[in-house]
Amino acid sequence: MTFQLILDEIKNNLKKILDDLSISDVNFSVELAKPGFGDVSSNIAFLLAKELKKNPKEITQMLFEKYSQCSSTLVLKTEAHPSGYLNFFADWTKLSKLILSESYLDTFGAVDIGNNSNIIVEHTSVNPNKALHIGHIRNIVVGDTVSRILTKANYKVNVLNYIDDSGLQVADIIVGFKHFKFDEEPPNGKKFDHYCGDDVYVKTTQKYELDSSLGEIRKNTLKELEDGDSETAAFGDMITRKVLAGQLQTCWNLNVSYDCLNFESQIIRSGLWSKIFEKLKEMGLIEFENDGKNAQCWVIRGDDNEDDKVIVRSNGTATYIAKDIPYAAWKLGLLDDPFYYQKYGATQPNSKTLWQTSLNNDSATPQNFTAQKVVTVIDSRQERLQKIITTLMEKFNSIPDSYVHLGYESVTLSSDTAKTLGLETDGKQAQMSGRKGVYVSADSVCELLKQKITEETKKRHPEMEDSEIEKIAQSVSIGSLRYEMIKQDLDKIITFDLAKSLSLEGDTAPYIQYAYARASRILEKSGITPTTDVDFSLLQEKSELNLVKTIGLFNLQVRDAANNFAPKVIARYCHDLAVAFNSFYEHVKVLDSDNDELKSSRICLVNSFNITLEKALDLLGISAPNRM
RNA sequence: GGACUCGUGGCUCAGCCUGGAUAGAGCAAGCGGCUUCGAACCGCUAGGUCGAGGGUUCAAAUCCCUUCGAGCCCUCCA
Repeated sequence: MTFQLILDEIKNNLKKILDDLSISDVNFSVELAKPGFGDVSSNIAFLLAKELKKNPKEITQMLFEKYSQCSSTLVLKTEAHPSGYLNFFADWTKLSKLILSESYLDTFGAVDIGNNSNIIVEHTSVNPNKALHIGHIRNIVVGDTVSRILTKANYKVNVLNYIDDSGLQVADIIVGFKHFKFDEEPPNGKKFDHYCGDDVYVKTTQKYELDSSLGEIRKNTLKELEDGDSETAAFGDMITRKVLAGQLQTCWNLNVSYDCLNFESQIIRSGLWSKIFEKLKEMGLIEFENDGKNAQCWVIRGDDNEDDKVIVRSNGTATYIAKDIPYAAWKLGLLDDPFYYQKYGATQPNSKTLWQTSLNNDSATPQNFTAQKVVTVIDSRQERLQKIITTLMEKFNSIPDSYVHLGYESVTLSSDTAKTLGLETDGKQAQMSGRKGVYVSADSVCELLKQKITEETKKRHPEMEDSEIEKIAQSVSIGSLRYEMIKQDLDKIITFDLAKSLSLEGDTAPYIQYAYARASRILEKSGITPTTDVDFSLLQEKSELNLVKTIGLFNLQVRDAANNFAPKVIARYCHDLAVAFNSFYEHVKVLDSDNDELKSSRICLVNSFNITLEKALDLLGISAPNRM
């Protein structure tokens, strides 16, 4: 507990005052004050205005007088503001000590929302027939950041990546390899996922448009693919796993890791569908249509204005959404687990074990990846389908909010960037399309950013060794990209512009990382080991106290972010920390001071800032180099 | 036609859930700051009918209704 302490103290005192006045059920706020209005403010007087039939100003004055009789340890003085707000000024000597001491603990910023319960976060889930593009990155970074935040909020998080290794998009590349004889080895060392996406997939799709008779070949290939024993299925498995390996490299490079890979082909072959199909029928959640436009189909009835959704076609095959139902039920632990688990054949950079589903029990280890609560990160275009699943799961297990669809808006290309890809958009932004080959690949953006940052770093540190520059460029480029993907609200479209993405100034990760590097240099040059055994009363400058205050807000921000699955909250917090530090840096000289006591206090603060920022950035999957 | 989302300075956004004080940032523009703990920084100036209209309220960018504009979804595609 940190800044929360003073909020709690004030809230309790105000409650007591209300009790004495025999007033209850007033949901007043006690929150961080706007700059210039003290440290904490409450709207309590506004809420009492009606009941007491007085204007807020009078009430605030009355509360102000009563508050002076309350016992307070962290509040130095109170103010009845003419506007009606009741403002509080903190005793910063005491509060600084509490906040800065707490910040040195490993658990700083942790909150308990999850009560150590299991939760699943599923993200990425990109069709394994192409390389990841910048739109997928948003999904991955949102998912990874949310899982880090939930871990900090005391959930046991398992991260899943759903591998959709059956279906038309996979059939298409098989047609490319088998029918159009694309070489199985990519030319001149091209990454396999890029080769499949850029060449095989795009060009095969183009040929469909020229020759409609290819539709038959496509359909047959799909059929063979879904028959687990066929040669086509084995070939498809081999190809999709090679693509997946390439995709995982991209993800790992972004500091993202997983706990388990779930293969759609295995879910299909596991027989989970027929089990859930029977249950759906029993529970009356799906109905058979005898006539009408969906005659001979099984459907889910639509709510209100929504149309019915076909689950099983009149020819007896299941539709796309039907594959999601058993998977969702499996995640929630509503079905017996048909899978065995094997270790994936490559280690993740953070050395966490990565499991994968398997249907044969050779060298298998039992695992449990189910949870009472499931968060699925999918873009909001799938909202309707996800809503059907959500509703269905609610009826299944009667636990509200156990299946959460975390939606986000798509990433589009700016008209300039689209133009560089050969697409004229008439000044409008453009949707990406893997099929048409209109996209910016994740790897190329990372590479571009890394080059730019390498240049910038060399400019600033001509003497620096290449290996260190490489490390810095890696950290800053990944930080930049990740930050851009989460700093704004999930329901805002991100228009990606190649040129603008290279900006390293302002509200960007490099700005934040730079503050960390500055602080690191102060600590390094001071020659003092930071300690919290210092005189906190010496920290009196506005910029010092503002920095302490911002540090003290960490756990409040984590709570907000975890409750709302809102990664941007932490992004903004990191930015706020950096702004507060830069202001401190300009106003206060740490090392110049003749006063050793003061120097120690400031070193304590600088170190507190650094460890807090490091922890907050870690929630974003961003590292901070000591020099840059 | 129906569902959902967005609309805040030239541009990109925060604030909206949970109504209250002076609507905050960044980019771009103009000016200023490195013999000083690192200028990937800081300060100043200019720029805003919070899409429009109505309602609720002592109080609306925030809640409700209507409307306009943009996006997206509404296949026995995946």
